[in-house]
Amino acid sequence: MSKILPSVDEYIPHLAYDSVIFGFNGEQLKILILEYHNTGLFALPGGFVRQNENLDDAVKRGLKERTGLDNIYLEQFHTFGDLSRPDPDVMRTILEANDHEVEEGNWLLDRFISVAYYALINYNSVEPKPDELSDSINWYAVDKLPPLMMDHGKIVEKALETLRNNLEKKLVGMNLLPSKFTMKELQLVYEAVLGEKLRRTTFQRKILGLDILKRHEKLFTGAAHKAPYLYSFKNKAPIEHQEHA
Amino acid sequence: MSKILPSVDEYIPHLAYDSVIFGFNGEQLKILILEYHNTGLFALPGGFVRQNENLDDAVKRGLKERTGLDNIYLEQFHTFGDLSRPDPDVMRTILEANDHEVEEGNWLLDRFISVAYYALINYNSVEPKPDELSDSINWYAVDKLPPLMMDHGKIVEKALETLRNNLEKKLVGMNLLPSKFTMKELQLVYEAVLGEKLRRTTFQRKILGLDILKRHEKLFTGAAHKAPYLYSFKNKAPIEHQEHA
DNA sequence: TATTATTGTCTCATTTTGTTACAATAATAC
DNA sequence: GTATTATTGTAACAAAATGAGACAATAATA
Repeated sequence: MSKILPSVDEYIPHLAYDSVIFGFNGEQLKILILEYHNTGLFALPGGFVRQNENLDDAVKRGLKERTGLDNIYLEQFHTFGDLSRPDPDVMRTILEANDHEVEEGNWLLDRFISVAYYALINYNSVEPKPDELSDSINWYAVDKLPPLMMDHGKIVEKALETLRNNLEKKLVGMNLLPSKFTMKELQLVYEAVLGEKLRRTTFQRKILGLDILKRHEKLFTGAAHKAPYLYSFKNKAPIEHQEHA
Repeated sequence: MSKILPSVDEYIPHLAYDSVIFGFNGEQLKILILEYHNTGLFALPGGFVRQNENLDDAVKRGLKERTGLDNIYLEQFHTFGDLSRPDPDVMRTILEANDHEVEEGNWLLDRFISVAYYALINYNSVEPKPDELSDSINWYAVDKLPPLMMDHGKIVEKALETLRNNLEKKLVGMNLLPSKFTMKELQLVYEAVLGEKLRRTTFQRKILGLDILKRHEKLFTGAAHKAPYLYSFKNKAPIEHQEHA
């Protein structure tokens, strides 16, 4: 065995998490997808929960390892627990492609229940790092994802659905944009999440009416037109988790 | 040992579910709470997941055992995975009060991650049955719950919050009322869930505007006033789970 | 037959949202 | 400089949704 696999003693068996990490590149909504060595398999970044750590903390630990970011907006959205979801053959393929010998009965081949989270991060503040088993980790536009292994496609769907539902009440834009941004950029985030065009004047009036933005200096891009204002959220720093008080 | 405990071989270790079962008695929103023998401990009905059954099916099985109902509206809303949530002392108390000898290391004393669901049922169609470990199972108004053990109070809070958020889009009323009901009853459901009074005329206009109700004969209660119409949801039978196609 | 409580509906005021219009710019072309 | 171009910020009006009150139509009962 060439590399060290996670051991069953350290982790809770049958329990995993998967994360849908959203970023916005100025035009499109994107997701971080990793590809396993020599398998052509694409998957969501995920991991396991240590015996002595909170579920939420396990996910934060995984995100930190992959993105280097510490204070990430994170929201749990669903737990996937169907018998049909895990696929031991897929798992075996991944392990064997990494030169792990896999004995029958290895805990990684068992049934897994997965708790799914989505994260919102600032696209530009991150240089994603692959983990030991995976080749690469890259951004993919949500409408141009490669075929994902197991039920990861469904997980992404549900994440998008939840994100859409939370768009208004959770100030999603705050976490996908840099601290200063134009109204146009904010609108593009909304459009990318909702998957539909919005009317400029109505959007602007509505957002300004919420009284959550602070206006700053103008942004001179060098383009031949009126320079837009920059805004930031009044509500200070991007918030990691708007939790029940 | 006087009774048979669930065995670790049959179930997935460290994984449980809890259910918040809502009912509406015509006035108040209520929840089914069970009380364990000789302990004074109140808890949500919950259970474990068999090695070879879907997570959702485990919950349905538990609900069926407790309510006798088969086709229950069920929605998963959160997974609770903090280290601090399980309390081995509480679990031991419950088991010992039922004359179970509890050896150190029994799986039931381990850490548990719990997937929480809420269910909506027709209050009158049910005669709740206690399980083997519990004394009684009873309806409690959501604003008059006894103190619940462990983190079950938080679970109820989150369930209510989710129910409120889903009220509009999931046709909650459909599952909490009998098949025919008056406009007033429907309004009472909305008020109970939202925790606030609604304006009668506005409510009526809005609901009728949704074009989801079918009007039937009048209901003569014997009261000294105009008899209200009975309505039913056009959308036929109460739906078990409005799932992603 | 008058009284009472409640229901169904209408009307008008208020608020919110949709839509169009237009002035104010920051470049660039001349 | 001055006209041109693309975009932005905001105002103005129309349309739609919601809030609030009024009122006629009952099923009993007194």
